[in-house]
Amino acid sequence: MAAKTGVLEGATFAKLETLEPSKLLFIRRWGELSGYWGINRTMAEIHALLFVSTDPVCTDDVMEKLLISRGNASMNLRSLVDWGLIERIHIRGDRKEYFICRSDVWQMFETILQQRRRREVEPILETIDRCLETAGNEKDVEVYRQRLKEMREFLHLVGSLVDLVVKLGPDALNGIALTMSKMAG
Amino acid sequence: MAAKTGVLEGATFAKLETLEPSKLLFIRRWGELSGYWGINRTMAEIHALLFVSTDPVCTDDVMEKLLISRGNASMNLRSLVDWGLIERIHIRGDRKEYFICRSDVWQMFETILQQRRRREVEPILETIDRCLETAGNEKDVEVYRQRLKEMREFLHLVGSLVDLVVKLGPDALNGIALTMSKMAG
DNA sequence: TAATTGTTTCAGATAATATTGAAAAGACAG
DNA sequence: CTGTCTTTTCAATATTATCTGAAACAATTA
Repeated sequence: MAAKTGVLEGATFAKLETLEPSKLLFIRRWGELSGYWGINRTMAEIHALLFVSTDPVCTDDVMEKLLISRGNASMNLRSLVDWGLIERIHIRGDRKEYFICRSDVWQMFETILQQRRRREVEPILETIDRCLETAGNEKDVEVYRQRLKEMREFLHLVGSLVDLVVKLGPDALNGIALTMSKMAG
Repeated sequence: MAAKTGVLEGATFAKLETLEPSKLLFIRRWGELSGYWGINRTMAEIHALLFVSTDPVCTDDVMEKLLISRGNASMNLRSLVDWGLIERIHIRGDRKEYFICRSDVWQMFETILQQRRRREVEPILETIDRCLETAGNEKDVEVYRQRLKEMREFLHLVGSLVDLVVKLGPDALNGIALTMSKMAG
């Protein structure tokens, strides 16, 4: 049989299985928040789908449950793999590829922190250094230079904090958070 | 004279003043990173413009230096005020409104943390609670329930950490980061 | 009050992004 | 190698987000 195609291939199997309302709700909300994470809605929804799925999920599942095309599913699954948020697995006796979500929430968080540092903090630090080289030394850019320096220092601190948080891990952090909140009364 | 209008009103004064290359570079980069912060490029560029400007900036300045329309400038300035990242000021003897950027980088960071918590963490926590109420109790959703709970716990931890970081402030955190990096040797 | 200057709004235009689907490429079994 | 199944790619298209500009509105001055 040739690959099913057209009209979302959906008419064929939209009826087969359907998402529980509770899971659907979670997926939709996760998608709505995607804007704040610099990823697109579909990518977030796929991620959420894997997160709420007990079993590994294949491309057809994604297409069916989220009602998206094969190409769309394929491309977004790949992005998620690139981000390190999901991984490909193979099930013996089945030729299809399946995907699972790294289920450890803390690990997910670590991945995101690292990615964001690489994609945001590093580039802006480079830019700041270059701006400082380029900027003149006249009196009237003194404020500007000063602010750039503060920003640089701050971003370094952020980097250190990320390291620290990752190093301590959730248990230690929970302990600290608890202690502090007690002290605060 | 009636308000200048049309063709970006720019032909009239694009020549008057121009941005130093160094500042322009910073602004552009800040804009490129906007995607990761859930705000649009122009909003980020305006913010960067205020950040690198020694003096207060008016709407006309923004239009001229970033080559955008009056409506665009007005709406994005308002959004920045809503976010709490910039503020309106008035200069005596001048009828125009001016804007300045909260220049303390740490305070900027605090504002963003709080906003993000309000816009992202709170809604997803609400949703998770609702999902847990809605979800069945059958065996096959046990994994799902478990994951939701872990996610909830994790988000609470994030909330506590935000509080902690804000409470400690940059100096204390710098100290801690330094100590830890020494220990790690 | 009317004239002047500055600000906001929003329908329509434009630009940027995401999505589809069919063809091409890849993977495997026999 | 050939046939079957699966995944990837990408030009065309659809959708969404953003921007413009002129009109409406607001504030100030004379």
